[in-house]
Amino acid sequence: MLDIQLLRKDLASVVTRLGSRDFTLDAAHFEAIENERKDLQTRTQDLQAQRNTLSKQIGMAKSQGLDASDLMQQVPAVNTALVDLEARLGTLQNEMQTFLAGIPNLPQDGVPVGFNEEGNVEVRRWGQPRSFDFTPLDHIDLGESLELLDFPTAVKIATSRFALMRGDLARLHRALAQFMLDVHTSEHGYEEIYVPYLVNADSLHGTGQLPKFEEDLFKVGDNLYLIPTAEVPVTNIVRDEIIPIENLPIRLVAHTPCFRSEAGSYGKDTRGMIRQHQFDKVELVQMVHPNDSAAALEELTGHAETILQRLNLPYRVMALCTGDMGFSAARTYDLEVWLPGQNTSREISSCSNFEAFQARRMQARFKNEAGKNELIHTLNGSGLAVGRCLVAVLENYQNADGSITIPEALRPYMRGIERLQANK
RNA sequence: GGAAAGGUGGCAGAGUGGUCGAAUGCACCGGAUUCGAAAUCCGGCAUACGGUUUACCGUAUCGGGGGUUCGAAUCCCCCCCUUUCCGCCA
Repeated sequence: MLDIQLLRKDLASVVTRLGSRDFTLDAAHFEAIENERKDLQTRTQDLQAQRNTLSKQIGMAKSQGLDASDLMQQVPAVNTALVDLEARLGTLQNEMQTFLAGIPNLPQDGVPVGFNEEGNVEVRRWGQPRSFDFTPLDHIDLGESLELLDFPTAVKIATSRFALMRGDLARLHRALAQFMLDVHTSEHGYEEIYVPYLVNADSLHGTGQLPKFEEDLFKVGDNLYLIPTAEVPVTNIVRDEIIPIENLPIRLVAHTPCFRSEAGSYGKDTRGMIRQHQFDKVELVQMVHPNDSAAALEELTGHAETILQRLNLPYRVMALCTGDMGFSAARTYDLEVWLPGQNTSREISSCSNFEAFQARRMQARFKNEAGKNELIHTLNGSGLAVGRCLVAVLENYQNADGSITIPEALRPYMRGIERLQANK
């Protein structure tokens, strides 16, 4: 959520900056409800003050044994006027909240301007795509011929966009998550954390998935949703909290499944493990002092890159352009890993600085140097998406005979085996 | 799922219709004392919003929502959550 003060003071510039991400802010509508709100609020508060004064006088009179009936006669008229004003003010304030909650974050200066992924800018590139002396297969052909990856059975059990892994492939999947957690906790200073996989609407509102993106979520029961990312439960740890300044920065890492309805992505990536209703992800989350968030994003992105480097998977870092960034982000880097079986790069991590956008929704604050409460800045990034990482390992480490070499870094998690072979 | 008790400021904990945004203690921040510190003493210390604009005024907030009343932390109704006991259970 943006600071409403900013809209009041500098509406024109907010409109311009949001325009760069292809969002049209209805400035006239804002000004209309803002003006009416101001008028209603001052009138309401004046009447409330009147009523409070009268009631106080009645109390004083009665405690002195005096007759208060004159005063008491004056109150109903005030109350009648108030009932109407308070109702209108309430409606208007809700309207304002809804309006504000639907506005995306302002892109930082320096974010490339563009309306779609065409506008993204490659920042750097790491690793050399391997050259094959045979035609590399994609992960589906590899996994299925090894009989370690089974989509039809997953469809039977659940529905499409689910996967079933067996044997050493399932183990490799687990190994990846373990490896990631170990690196982030022991080398990057993150605290490992285990969180609920169901969250309430308040939490989803705090990180920005609600109210706008309900259709992307799986809803369970009245007020619970399956998490679309660990970002939601982990970031909401600080909702409604005032954090002692010496506790910043907070760095948390969690390995969770993620559930996405993928509504509106019919026909997209229907084959394979790239786009699933359920996938595992190791998520990095940071809560930092506002002065430190820009540096923290670079650092956090580097933490995610470390995993790809240790696995020797070639990737590139993309600075997302204004129009391609998520709703809550002020700046985002995507990591795209090279997938030889598909002859393309695919997103495997998205690292974002949300500045105070989520913190304002969550009322997550710290006591600053002056002793005043100030909103923290939040960041997060995948470190990494486990399922897509598995895809990358399969495709990059495949051999001519269809077996998969286990990356060195994962062997300690794989009982030392060096290859994935056909399931026997 | 059944029964009971309870949800008040950073924490603990008073407050059962009026001058209560809320006693007291702890924590925290200033100051005094001290060579310095501890102890002691004095003062300050919730949040959000609005108006005015450095220090001011107003409004709202005592789990959430609704109601009664001139007036609600306090009374009534609904919901949520917590704790304890019972049942069930990984």
